[in-house]
Amino acid sequence: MSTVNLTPTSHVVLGLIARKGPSTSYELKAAVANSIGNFWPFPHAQLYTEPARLAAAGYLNEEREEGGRHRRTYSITDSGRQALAEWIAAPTPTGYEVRDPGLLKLFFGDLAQAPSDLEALAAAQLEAHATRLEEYRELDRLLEGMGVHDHARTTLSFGLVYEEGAVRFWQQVQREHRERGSR
Amino acid sequence: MSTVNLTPTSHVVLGLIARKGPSTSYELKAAVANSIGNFWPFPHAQLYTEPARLAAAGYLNEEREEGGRHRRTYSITDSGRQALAEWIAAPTPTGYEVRDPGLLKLFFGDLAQAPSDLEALAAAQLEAHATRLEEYRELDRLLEGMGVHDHARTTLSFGLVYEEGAVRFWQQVQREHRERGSR
DNA sequence: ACCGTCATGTAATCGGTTACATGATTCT
DNA sequence: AGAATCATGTAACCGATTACATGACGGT
Repeated sequence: MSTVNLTPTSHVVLGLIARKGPSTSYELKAAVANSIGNFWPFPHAQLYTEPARLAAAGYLNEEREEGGRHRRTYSITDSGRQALAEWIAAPTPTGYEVRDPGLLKLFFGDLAQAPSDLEALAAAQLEAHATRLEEYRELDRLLEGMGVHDHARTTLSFGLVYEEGAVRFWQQVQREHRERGSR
Repeated sequence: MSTVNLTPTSHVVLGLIARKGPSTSYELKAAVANSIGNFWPFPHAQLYTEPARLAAAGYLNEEREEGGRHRRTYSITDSGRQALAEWIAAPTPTGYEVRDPGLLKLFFGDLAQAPSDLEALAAAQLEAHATRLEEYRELDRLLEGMGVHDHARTTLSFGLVYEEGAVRFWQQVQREHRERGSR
């Protein structure tokens, strides 16, 4: 039972298992996919290896299914529950990262050889964000209809804020680009 | 001259050197720090190792200073310039990641044992984002005063959009939390 | 001469990513 | 029975992060 340091991935795994009870990696994967994974992706391989790490460190118990798929089901231990509680109560780092390839490319827009490159970038980004925004809205309406008012939905509403901002931003980029082009 | 695959870090290094001319890692570090590094951090160690990788792949030339600090100055090669141009012209992946520890914790807010944990989270996040917003505004005013209208400033304006959104979001979280608490 | 900071790296580790691969289940 | 998809992993590589460490330079 070695000691490991807890990464965001660890907290996601611990948190989901604490919330939903004993889970398989596949269930974790599904839970992540349509919630936090929307803007903070955790590749499925991580959700298979991470519980193993946490089990080795005593934060989870692993139980192997006998027949069939030989699934591994993980449940949280007292030690795991405590680690989770400590994380939640601890001060949260205020940093954050927005890793957006579109934004990165825009940053180097002055190096583009054809102005059309920028146009294409803005158009594609705008469309993608608009689509995503619509998806989020739909999902939010759905949750509202179901009477859901939990923290997951609150988190989703951040997604809405973000996408609205992104749409406005890329529209603005388009606008300025056109003005500059026609001048 | 092995072949490597180009990561975002690679593009940042290539782009900055293409834009500013021959540079040392320290200069890259400085350039990143007050621009794109604000929301997409590239640790300084990367900016020392990555140019070496790129040089080995033929995208950069490395020149070692004789005396003094024995600095390594990297300049872009034709091959590097071409790789960069291809990247800029290529379609951009539309995905993005927002890795925000505060948001992650909020997502697990239902697991908090004391409601004060959430209050503290919201208060701290709000303050941090408000501060950052003010910094961005100041920087933007400064650039405007200098007559700067480049892509770096456009990118900064995305930061403004983001921080404004974040501030509104965390205010909203606070508000809902208070209403729920007093009910 | 000394001290603090600026500057420049290296080494080691480890998590994350990609790719591969196979086993169950379900549907036709 | 076969195909397609769902489900469950493993392995290898490698970039990213952390920690460590030293060297130059500027000021007192």
